[in-house]
Amino acid sequence: MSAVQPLVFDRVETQPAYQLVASMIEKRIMEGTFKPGQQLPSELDLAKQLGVNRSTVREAIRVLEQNGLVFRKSARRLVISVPRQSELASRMSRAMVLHEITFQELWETMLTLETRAAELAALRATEEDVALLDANLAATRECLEHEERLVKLDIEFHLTVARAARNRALLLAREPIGLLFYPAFYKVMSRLNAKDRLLAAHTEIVTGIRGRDPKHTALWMEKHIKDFRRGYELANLDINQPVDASPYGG
Amino acid sequence: MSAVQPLVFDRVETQPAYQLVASMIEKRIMEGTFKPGQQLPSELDLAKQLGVNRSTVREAIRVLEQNGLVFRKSARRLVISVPRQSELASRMSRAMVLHEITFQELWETMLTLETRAAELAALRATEEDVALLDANLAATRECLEHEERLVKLDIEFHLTVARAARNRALLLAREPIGLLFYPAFYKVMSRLNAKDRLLAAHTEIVTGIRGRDPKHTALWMEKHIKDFRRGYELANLDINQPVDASPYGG
DNA sequence: ATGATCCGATAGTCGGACAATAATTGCGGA
DNA sequence: TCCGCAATTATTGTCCGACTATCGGATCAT
Repeated sequence: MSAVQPLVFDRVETQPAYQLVASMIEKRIMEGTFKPGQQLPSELDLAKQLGVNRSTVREAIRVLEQNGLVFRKSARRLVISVPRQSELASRMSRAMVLHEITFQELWETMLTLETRAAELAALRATEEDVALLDANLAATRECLEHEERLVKLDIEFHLTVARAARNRALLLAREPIGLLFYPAFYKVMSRLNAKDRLLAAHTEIVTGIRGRDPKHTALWMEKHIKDFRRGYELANLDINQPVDASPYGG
Repeated sequence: MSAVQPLVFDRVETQPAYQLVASMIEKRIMEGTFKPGQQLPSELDLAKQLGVNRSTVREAIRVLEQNGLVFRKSARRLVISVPRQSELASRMSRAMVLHEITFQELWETMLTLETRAAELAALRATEEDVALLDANLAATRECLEHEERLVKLDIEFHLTVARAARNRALLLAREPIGLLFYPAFYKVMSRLNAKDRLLAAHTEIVTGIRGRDPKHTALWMEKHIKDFRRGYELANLDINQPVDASPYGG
């Protein structure tokens, strides 16, 4: 039996249609044919154009959605979008948790990135950046006794410094680590009194940035982050334990 | 009409079922109920258990798949998995391209991360790491005239150093930047002769690592990366231009 | 003009169906 | 008994058709 079909050399391309559809649309986006802000054709349109079933298109759209290439505006309108850094960051964070990355690893990386960010911020911060930092400092002074707000302000402070560095790659690399860092930070703040040291360090950092002194700024950021590590240990937390998944608990 | 249903305050929670299904499964994975390596129940099973249609389950699976929480082994077996760093990295790279991140930004970040990685590698490299680096050096010496292989070996070299740093957060942060960096690197290598300088720097780095000299190692890595930037400019490439999407072109 | 109402388009979901093929089972032969 | 191949089963990929809820826009009444 086995009908000897003389047609040789066929399929090597075994890829589900929904993946093909997803990559075709992705290609259009990367090429710029579909531009951010523009809205995606309807599922039925896409299905007809691509010659597949609507279900297939829907699966493809799920893929794009998760990739952040399309974005749902009002649940009924899917628009093309540039991947949102925050989504990527949280995914990255989750990966780190699942890989059971330790606080030590996280801390080392954070030290590296934050120090550089501070240095660059000193070189590039605009007056607006400095104003934001001043405002943050002022608010921090007000909230020294309000733990939760303090943590929030600290997060904001570091983000502001990082933004002032005018380096989006750095910002992007920093974010997932920050997401995991802050729960730890909260623990430290609640267990020991490091508030004055925090304020002092922040103040010096702003001074450095205002004075366009990268050395000073970097140095104080380094001190600040190292201080935090010491705090972590003093709070009887083990730096060699994996960071926990708190961002996902609630 | 408008039946006056006395039941007040209902749905604010409008989330498609496929998203709910996806998060339920995700939850099981993050909790550890579903463990990496274990295989996902069949679509039909899931549909029955969750009381939804198979199509809905399928869409949810696409979501998980893109999140890297399940992984397809042989196209017929979906197994739970820890998100693969490489997938995340390429997604991150794509985001950077779409955000039109410049070479300058990329370079600064790479300088930061690679320098720290080198420093840590000097502290932590095992004999095995050093052996790998030696092998790479030897291969590099052999391939000095073979551009493509040289680039490949350089990529390998830096990856090996980064791995020797024993910091997965750093590794994770480094990867997406590396992905975008290498095309640029290739351009530089093909336009000017920096091969000897490359070999010299690599050699010094390995020497530093072998000698457990973080200062030396970091210094040479810094030189090496700065050298590259100079090369980039010498090759008449504009550091303020966005990096291109070469990984996606072919 | 303003608000209420109607209507079409579209997303979300469902049930069922079928082909292709990977995975497993069972059989026969060594 | 064990191995290799064939038959069977399970599962994925894809399709069709259908229904509902609702969003957006147009129409209508005030």
